[in-house]
Amino acid sequence: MRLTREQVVTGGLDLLDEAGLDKLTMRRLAAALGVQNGATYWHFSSKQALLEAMADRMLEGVTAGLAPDLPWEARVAETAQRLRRALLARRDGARLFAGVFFPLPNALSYGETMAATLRDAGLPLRDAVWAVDALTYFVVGHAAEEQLAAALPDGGRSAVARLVSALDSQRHPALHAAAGDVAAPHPQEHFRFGLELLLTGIRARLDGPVH
Amino acid sequence: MRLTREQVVTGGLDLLDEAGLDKLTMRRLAAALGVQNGATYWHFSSKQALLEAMADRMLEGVTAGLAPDLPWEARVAETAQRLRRALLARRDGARLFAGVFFPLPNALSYGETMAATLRDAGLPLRDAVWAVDALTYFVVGHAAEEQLAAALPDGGRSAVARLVSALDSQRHPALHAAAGDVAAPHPQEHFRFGLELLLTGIRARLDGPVH
DNA sequence: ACCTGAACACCGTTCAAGT
DNA sequence: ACCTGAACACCGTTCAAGT
Repeated sequence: MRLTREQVVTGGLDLLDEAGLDKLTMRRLAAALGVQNGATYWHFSSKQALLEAMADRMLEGVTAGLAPDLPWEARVAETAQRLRRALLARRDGARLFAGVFFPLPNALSYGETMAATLRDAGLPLRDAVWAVDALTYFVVGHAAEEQLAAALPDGGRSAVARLVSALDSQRHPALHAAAGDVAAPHPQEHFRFGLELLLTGIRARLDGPVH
Repeated sequence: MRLTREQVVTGGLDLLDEAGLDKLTMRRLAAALGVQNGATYWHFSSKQALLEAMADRMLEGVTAGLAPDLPWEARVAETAQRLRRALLARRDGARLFAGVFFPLPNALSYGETMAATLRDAGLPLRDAVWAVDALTYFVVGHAAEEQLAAALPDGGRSAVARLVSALDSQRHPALHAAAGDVAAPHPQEHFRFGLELLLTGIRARLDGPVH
């Protein structure tokens, strides 16, 4: 059977999991698909175009079947969690997503869900989309750091040790004292904390008048 | 005169401004420095090591001379603005910074300033460092997107047009209606909005008891 | 329409040998 | 101590030619 666009995307994501983003090359991908170097270029005009398709595929279903009657906080939190899970589901998923520009179908559907939820909650439209941006930077940045740590030798344990030992208590008293939390072996709790910060900020805008 | 480590870093940052991160290669850098390919490898063990040194150099002075008697909101906002300006000061600065892991002197000094300010404001230490993480993801993510848009042909105008036209009002009513704000031709205002969201979230933790 | 074969113009990194 | 020269093992992309 001949190669399809979808098969190239699937092969790309499989190779991503196996090799990581840095070793995801068009040549390795061609080899994994059992075709010659140039073959993928008939389906995608460039590596960047393929990466974009891969990023969008990762987000497939992030907004599917979201309970419609939840309070806005729960809807936003759930959607953010889904984006997070989608990014974490594949090796270097967050870095892949961050390297891609927005207007992809599933990314738009994610943004639409978030923005509509906040608009319906009572936020001015401009504030709603801007809040979505802030939420998205947080989710992606957080996931990227989590995956970066996980990709290090030892799952980051030795790098964390280096970090802690670099924190001398003279120059960095606060960070030094917080070393156990800087290391963040609680990614999910760490994530909830930041998400809650943003949700609280949004809630304040809905309650009080804009100052 | 022989090459110094500092000269290699400076040359790297100059080349970054001229060529952008994707075209910043060790070979181009060597050429720009008037030296042979392998020469930079005597000063830096790898490209990654050089990129880290460049990232830290970018942050030089982010915490210098910060007024000590400001209220915590102003200190945090000022420090975030300084990180933002440092990243925006060089082409692809945010992307460069994002690709690097934390424990660099100036980055640590930034984190220490932020964390100490929030701790002194009354936040538990763990919350303080986690809030710094959230703030940093936001600043870096925001700056990265701003620079990505700026790097596109037309300064992003044509890409924004593509985005807007991809937003059909059936599938994406909220985003469609907000098209003028999605485009975000107001980066500084957009930045202040997200920063304020986080500061408000932090303020709520200081005022009310933790829920 | 879809792919092969082969090339073009690059990369990061290493390392003996020079000074 | 610091750099050159030259190589090794790769890249993304293009494109005539094949089927």
